[in-house]
Amino acid sequence: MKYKKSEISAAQIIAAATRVLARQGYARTSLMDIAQEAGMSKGAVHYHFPTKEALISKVLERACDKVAERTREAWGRGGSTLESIRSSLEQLWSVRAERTDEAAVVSDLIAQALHDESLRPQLAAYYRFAADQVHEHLMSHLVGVGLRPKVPAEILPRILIGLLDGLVMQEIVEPGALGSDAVIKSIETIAASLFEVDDAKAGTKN
Amino acid sequence: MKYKKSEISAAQIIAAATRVLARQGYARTSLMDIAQEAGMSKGAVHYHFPTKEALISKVLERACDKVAERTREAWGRGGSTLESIRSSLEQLWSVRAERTDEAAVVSDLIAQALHDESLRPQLAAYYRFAADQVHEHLMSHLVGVGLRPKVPAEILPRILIGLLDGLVMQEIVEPGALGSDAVIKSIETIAASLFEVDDAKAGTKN
Amino acid sequence: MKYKKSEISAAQIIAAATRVLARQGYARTSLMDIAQEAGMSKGAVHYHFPTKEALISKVLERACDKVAERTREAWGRGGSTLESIRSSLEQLWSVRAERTDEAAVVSDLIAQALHDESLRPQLAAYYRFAADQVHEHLMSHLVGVGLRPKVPAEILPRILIGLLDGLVMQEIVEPGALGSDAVIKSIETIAASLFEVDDAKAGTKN
Amino acid sequence: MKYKKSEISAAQIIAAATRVLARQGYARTSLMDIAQEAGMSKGAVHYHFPTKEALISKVLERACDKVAERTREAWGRGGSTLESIRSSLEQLWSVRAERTDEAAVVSDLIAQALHDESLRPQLAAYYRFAADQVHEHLMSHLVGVGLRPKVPAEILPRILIGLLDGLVMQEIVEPGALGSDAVIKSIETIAASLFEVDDAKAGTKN
DNA sequence: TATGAATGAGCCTTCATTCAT
DNA sequence: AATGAATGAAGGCTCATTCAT
Repeated sequence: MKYKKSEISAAQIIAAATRVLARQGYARTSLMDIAQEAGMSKGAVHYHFPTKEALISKVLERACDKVAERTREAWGRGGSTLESIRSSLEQLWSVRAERTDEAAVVSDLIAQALHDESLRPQLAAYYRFAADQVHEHLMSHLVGVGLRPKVPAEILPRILIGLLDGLVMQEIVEPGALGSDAVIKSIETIAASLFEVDDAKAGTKN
Repeated sequence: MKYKKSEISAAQIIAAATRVLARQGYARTSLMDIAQEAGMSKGAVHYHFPTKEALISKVLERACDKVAERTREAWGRGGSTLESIRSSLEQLWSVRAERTDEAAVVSDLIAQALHDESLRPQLAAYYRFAADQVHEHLMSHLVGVGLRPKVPAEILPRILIGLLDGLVMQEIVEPGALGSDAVIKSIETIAASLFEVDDAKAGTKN
Repeated sequence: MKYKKSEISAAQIIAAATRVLARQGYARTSLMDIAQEAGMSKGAVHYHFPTKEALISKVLERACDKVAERTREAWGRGGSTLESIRSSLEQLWSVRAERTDEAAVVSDLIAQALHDESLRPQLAAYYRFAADQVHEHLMSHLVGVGLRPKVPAEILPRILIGLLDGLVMQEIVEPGALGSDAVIKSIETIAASLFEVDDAKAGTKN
Repeated sequence: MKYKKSEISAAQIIAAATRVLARQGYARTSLMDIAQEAGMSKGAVHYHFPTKEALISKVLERACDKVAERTREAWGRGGSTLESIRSSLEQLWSVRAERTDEAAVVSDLIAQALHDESLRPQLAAYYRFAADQVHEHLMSHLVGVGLRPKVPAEILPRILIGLLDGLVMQEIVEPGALGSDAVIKSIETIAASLFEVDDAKAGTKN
């Protein structure tokens, strides 16, 4: 067999924990809830993960991976035309606004990370990855066509990510307060307005 | 006397709870911690607030008020010159980045709000107030000088707030990853680039 | 009232713990057992004693005190005649052989002390007290009548105590293996044979 | 092969359990600890010993054997001269004071035996053996040279053993409280003073 | 013969809540 | 208005035991 039984069970537990965490949030989730959702005994959960902390940490890692994967897909889909960039941005927002279990878990645990250092490394990696993606796909392409960012290159991706995450919080608190279409359009506008024609390069092209 | 003893005690409890919550986060804060910080017995806390939920709710309300107040100060300080707007934006970021107890509590409870409906009204009000402030001070002034927002007027403030809140999250996870100066400058740039000259109005002025 | 309610409850818990510990031994005693025996909830036990360790420690302290008290009575009863010393030794053995709850707890926790340092101070004090009593009542009187110990004066009391405690262990393992009368007689004989006439003093008397 | 694999493994488990038990004590030792020390799985331990009780019982049996063996050696070494008896007594104390793993396990389980009947037979046999040894080597020889015990012959060995075991307890609780040399000397003195010249026999010899 | 997985009871502890005073 | 005592329901975790493989 390709996967050992242990790995399968561990994966099931992580999946169950993700669902429960998304539904109830960290503070209201107990190991019993997770065990129940996974259809196992509390003992089994502890057999695979020595402590609650270890389990949650793995859950977060997996959730970050999942979100990152969807982010990669979002960017990877199209080329570098403005059209494709637009659709990528749309995807980026969708990933968050859809509130998949994984996205919900990430949002929830970000706040936990304030007081639980053990969660920070995964989240830091997640932010770095997201920023790298923006850098690679958005920045490089736009720069390629003779545009220059108006803000420091290393900060621009963080701003975009921060914007998306911050808007999600508002969406959580007041669902529907932001029309999805309007948000996407606005993000595009912002993204666009963060660049200006690079005269140096533009000149050589002309 | 002007304030009843009861009101004074209740205020003390809220203040203590704010400190503890900022320090330990919702999930790790017990009523005992709060009672201890307030120098009272657990029973006393329950005398003033029937349930933990009720107390936390009041704490959030007060915290939102405090943050809102500082927001109002931030905007109210200057006139409508570019210079004053710039300093206002800086203030808005400072309120969050300094992580005052109140700001920390708000961040922390936003995530809780996902799974605890009783917290949402306060946060919704908070967002609405923040957005209104932006609308009133930033938008109206800029429009007054012949600029037009590139994004829907009702969404622009939300975007600004979202951006700030989202960046705070990154700051939490990776303290120092974003240089404070660079962030402020970038926010200014974004704010600026969200407006364009309104030809209609501009024409009349010229 | 003379005793606060809290003190009464705490005393009840200690008494209950002593009974349970004597009956079941440290390894098989849970806080639930103790709470049940005390007619209280588990929570109440924790209200009065923060941890199991703290409770057990207090129980041992109290048990040592009780045993020490009976030891004092044993010695205090009579004068310094050989007859009274004999009866004191008998008492000393009885305290142990009767297996009162307190004596049983002490025996049981001595073994625990090997691996639980927190128990040692109380036991050390207990041994020291017992040795002091022997020293004061047995030694000083015998020396007074012109006898001299054949073994170092500071070790003699420890030997007597050790002998008694060691014999108790055998009594536990094989109840009745040692006839009580024979043991007492033997102890007397040993006690007596540990002294010899002090010629120096004896000379002055003659 | 002479030993079946099963027997070898069982012996390894017993050896491992002895080490762990000596180190951590009964109350703090789990089957997992033992399995780990033995380099096997928990399942394997249960394969060889149906219950924890059965294993511990076997461990105690083996430990008693080991201590008894050293006791035999202690006595067997020399002849019946006073010198050799002295050295034997010294050995007897050393076995206990050195706190070999086996001796530690025996001390630890004696207390357990109070509440666990299944351990008593082994300990009873241990005490009987030790007493027999004393009887055989000490008593018979001394009687042979015309000395008569002052205490009943069947109790004297138990007294000696009890004395040694009791002193060990004090050594555990307050390590170093008893000087090793002084203890040995005192034991000798006691041993010696428990005998007196047997006039009947002595008369025939003279 | 041995392992890895799983169970379920039980353990110590925490905590929101209640209530007599 | 406030306290101290007590409760009982979880909570995370340990552990002896079982069992399919």
